[in-house]
Amino acid sequence: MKRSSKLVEVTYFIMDRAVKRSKQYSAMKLQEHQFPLTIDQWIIFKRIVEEEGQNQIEIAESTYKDPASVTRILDLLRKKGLVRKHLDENDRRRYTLFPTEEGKQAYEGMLDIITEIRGVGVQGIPEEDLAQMEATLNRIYENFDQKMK
Amino acid sequence: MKRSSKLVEVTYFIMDRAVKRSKQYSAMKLQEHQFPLTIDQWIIFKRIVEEEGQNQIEIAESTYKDPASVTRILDLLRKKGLVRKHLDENDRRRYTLFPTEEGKQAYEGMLDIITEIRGVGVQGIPEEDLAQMEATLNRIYENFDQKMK
DNA sequence: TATCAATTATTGATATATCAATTAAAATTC
DNA sequence: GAATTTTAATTGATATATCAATAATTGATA
Repeated sequence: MKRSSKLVEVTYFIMDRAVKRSKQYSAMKLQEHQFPLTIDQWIIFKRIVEEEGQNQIEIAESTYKDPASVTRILDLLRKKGLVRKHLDENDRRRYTLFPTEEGKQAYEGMLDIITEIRGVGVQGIPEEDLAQMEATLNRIYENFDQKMK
Repeated sequence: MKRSSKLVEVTYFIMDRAVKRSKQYSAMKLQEHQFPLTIDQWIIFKRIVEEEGQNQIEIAESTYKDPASVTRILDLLRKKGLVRKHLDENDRRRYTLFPTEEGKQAYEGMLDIITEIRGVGVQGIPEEDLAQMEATLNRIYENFDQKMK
């Protein structure tokens, strides 16, 4: 069955709207908790804590962010004293990233807040509905992704 | 069943990733077609063509965009000669928005391109899967939305 | 090995999102 | 009816996304 153009637009509208509201709610709650990072800074920081020693390209790919954005977010995370860059002596084009001691200590507390926020969105939704939704979103992702290579 | 924090994070990651890829693919194709608008400019332009005479607050609400972003996007659409602002004489704080003749003429051709692009993402996905995905996304949206009022 | 090509990271420019402050006008209230 | 509050739009500041250009380094090749 073919969808009309109007209905196809609606699908993307619904996707975008849900993502936007989750980001807006996160931003609101992070501010309430006086959380020291934006949600995008958190995403990068979390990757660095979870897997130390990645370079910036690897971080960009695994977070689906642009390398230029990663550079700028890392500047902010460094200013906040949470991560440090280490020049890779085997390939001097690269920097590998590590959390600072301060960053490691702050991480768990931050994770608790994020987990609380994220729980709000999926509250009351059956596990199988989420799984099906995720599968369909991944099919859409794959449809686009294949045409981009 | 309670989801672990890691899995809950994954849900948002999957949502965000699909939305991002659809925007990236759109941007790529729009450039190929030498389309004169970004996807966000298109969203505003489409609303104005579909329903003439709305003010900026109404446009912001119906597109889930910030009023400040709407102001700036309208500036760009006006520079491109596609829309015009009309001061509302009954309430001089407001401007109502209309497509220009040029805008109206350009619209259908643009719509064809957008429809083609958008079709790529949902290709091969059964109607009922899309419907279920949309329903779950809307539940997530509602969960957040209710807590923001 | 000298040159050319590819890779990593940075920077600048533009677009968008968000928040705060401001202006102008309208609505409310005292 | 004057003063205050609210509303609509704008503007400035900061963060992020994207693209293009650049610098530094490494890899490939002739």
